[in-house]
Amino acid sequence: MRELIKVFKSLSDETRIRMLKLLSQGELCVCEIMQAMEISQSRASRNLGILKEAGLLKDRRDGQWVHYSLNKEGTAYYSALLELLNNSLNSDKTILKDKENLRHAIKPGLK
Amino acid sequence: MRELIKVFKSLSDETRIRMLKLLSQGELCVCEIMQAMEISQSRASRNLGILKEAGLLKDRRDGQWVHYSLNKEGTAYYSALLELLNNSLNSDKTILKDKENLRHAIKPGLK
DNA sequence: ATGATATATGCGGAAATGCGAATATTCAAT
DNA sequence: ATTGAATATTCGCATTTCCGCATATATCAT
Repeated sequence: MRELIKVFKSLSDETRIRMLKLLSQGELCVCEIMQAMEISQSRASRNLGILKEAGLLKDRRDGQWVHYSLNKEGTAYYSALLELLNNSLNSDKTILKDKENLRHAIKPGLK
Repeated sequence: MRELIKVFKSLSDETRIRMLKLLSQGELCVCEIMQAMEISQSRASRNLGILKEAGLLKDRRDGQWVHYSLNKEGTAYYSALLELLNNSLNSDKTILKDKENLRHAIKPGLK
C-alpha cells in the first residue's frame, strides 16, 4: 500500500506531470528539462528525484550529466499509469509549450 | 491538467484507497464504511467527499442515508485507474481486515 | 414541533509538501 | 591541485493536507 500511495503522490503535482510528459519523448538530462520547463535547477532536480524514488523514472550518469528516462520495467501498474499519461494532456497548453521549448533547449556540448 | 492532478491527489491517501477497495464490492453507506474501517464519522464523510469531488465516486441519497459507489462512467482514465486498483492490494492486510469488518458491520434498519 | 439518526462542515493544530536561495557534491579539463 | 559545469542537498518559510472535536443540516418518526 505504501508503495502504491507513493506513486500516486508523485503524480499529484503539476511539475512532475509535466516532467513525465516531456520524458515520454525520450531520455533527457536535468539541464534540458529545466530549460524546457523554465524552472530552477533545484526544483528540477528535486522533483526528478521524487519520480525516481517512486519508481517511475530511472537515471543514467554520463560524465557530468544525469539523464532521466521513463522506467518501463516498473511493476505492473507503472506501465498502466504511464500509458494513461500517454493518452492524457496531449493538447494541454503548458505541455505543448514545454515540448516546444525543448526543441530550442541548448544541449550540453558533445563529448 | 488540474482535473487529472485532482484525481491523483485523491488517490494519494491510505484512507481513500481503503475506501475505494471496500467500494469495489459494491455500494455502501457512510456508516458501513466507518464501521468497517474503524474511523470517525467526520473522517469518513470528508474523504468520501474528496473522492466524489475527484469524480471517482457517486452518491445516492436514500432517506437518511447516503450511499456511495464507484463512478464507472467517469472520463477515460477513471476506469483505467479503478481497474488498476482492482488488481492491486488484494492481499494487503489492512484491506483484508476492512473487508472482514464489513461483514460484521451493522446495517441501518430496513425501511 | 421535538427528538433521534445519518451525514456534512467549520475550526484549530500538527504534520507534510513545495519552493528559492545557498551550499555541497561529482566529474572533466587543464 | 584548481577551476568550472552539471547535479544534488540543506535550510527556512509559506502553503496545503489531514485529523478530531464540535456544530450544522437533513430526514424520519412520534
